[in-house]
Amino acid sequence: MEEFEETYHKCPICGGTKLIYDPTRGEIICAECGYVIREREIDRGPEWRAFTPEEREKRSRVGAPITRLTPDSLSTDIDWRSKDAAGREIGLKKKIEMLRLRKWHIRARVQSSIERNLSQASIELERLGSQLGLPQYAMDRALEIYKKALETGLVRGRSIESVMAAAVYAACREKKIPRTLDEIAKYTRAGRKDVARCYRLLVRETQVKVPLPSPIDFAPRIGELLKLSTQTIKKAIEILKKAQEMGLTAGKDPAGLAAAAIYIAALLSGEVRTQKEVARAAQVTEVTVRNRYKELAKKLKIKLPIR
DNA sequence: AAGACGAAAGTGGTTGA
DNA sequence: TCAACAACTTTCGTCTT
Repeated sequence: MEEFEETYHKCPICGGTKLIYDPTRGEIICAECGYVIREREIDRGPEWRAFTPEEREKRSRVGAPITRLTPDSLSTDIDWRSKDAAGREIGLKKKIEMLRLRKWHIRARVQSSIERNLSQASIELERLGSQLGLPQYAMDRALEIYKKALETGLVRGRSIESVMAAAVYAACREKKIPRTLDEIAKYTRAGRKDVARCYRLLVRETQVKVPLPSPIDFAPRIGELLKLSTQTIKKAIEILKKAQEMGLTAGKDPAGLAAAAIYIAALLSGEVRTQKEVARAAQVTEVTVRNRYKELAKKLKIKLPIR
């Protein structure tokens, strides 16, 4: 486990020691050469500990209440004093959260079951978030969403796991953190189908507003996976913007569109990547990249360099 | 040998009766 | 709940580099 932490103190490409953590993408990037040292890929195992010290600290501030260490004592310790166990003042945000929780408790008189549920859910969230390399604020939001779901009675009859996965997905969408449903479902015992259903329910039944996924959000991630220059990525985004204006993006898989734009931009700037490479980075097939890029090139009248 | 291309059949999800 | 439908995937043969 620990060896990963050692590995990532230095950039394996240029040897630079200044590593930057980008919380929106959950990536560690070398400040000197831009190499993505650690990114979220689909086949990541449990070696999620390899984060920067800042991140570790941030993570640890999740704090005692929702840590796996104290699942059972959560119920009695978490609430309604504005101080934590050590007597320190806790954050305003958390305070508000707790007040809400408490209000609900009193009304519903089912304290223990709610709390048991939440504690279980928190453990699940911690696990999921870690494996997906999510930043803390996304996990906070996921928990809020989950609580909302709980208040609405959504969880009843469904597994905590699948609802939490749905909440995490919703939080990611809301915060524009590009994680696909597949990625999230991969780390959940509940099937993808279940998670998708819960997610839809969640959006309908609670007032969680989720912006539509835009291919533009996917482009930087794909570009970085392929180690493309920022100019190329910008070019891809330009293409996508134009495509959106012309209404070419409706109903299409945003990842596929982003992949196509990246592919075109790469060709145009001479940083050629094969369709296969692009497809793998975007988690779509070659065929989709092909179809999309043909379509984009034609409709936007982009002249491609002849090889 | 590897990449690009496109056709055809299969798959999962959405929509509307 | 079921069938139709569009988008995406899988697979495969062919052409190009």
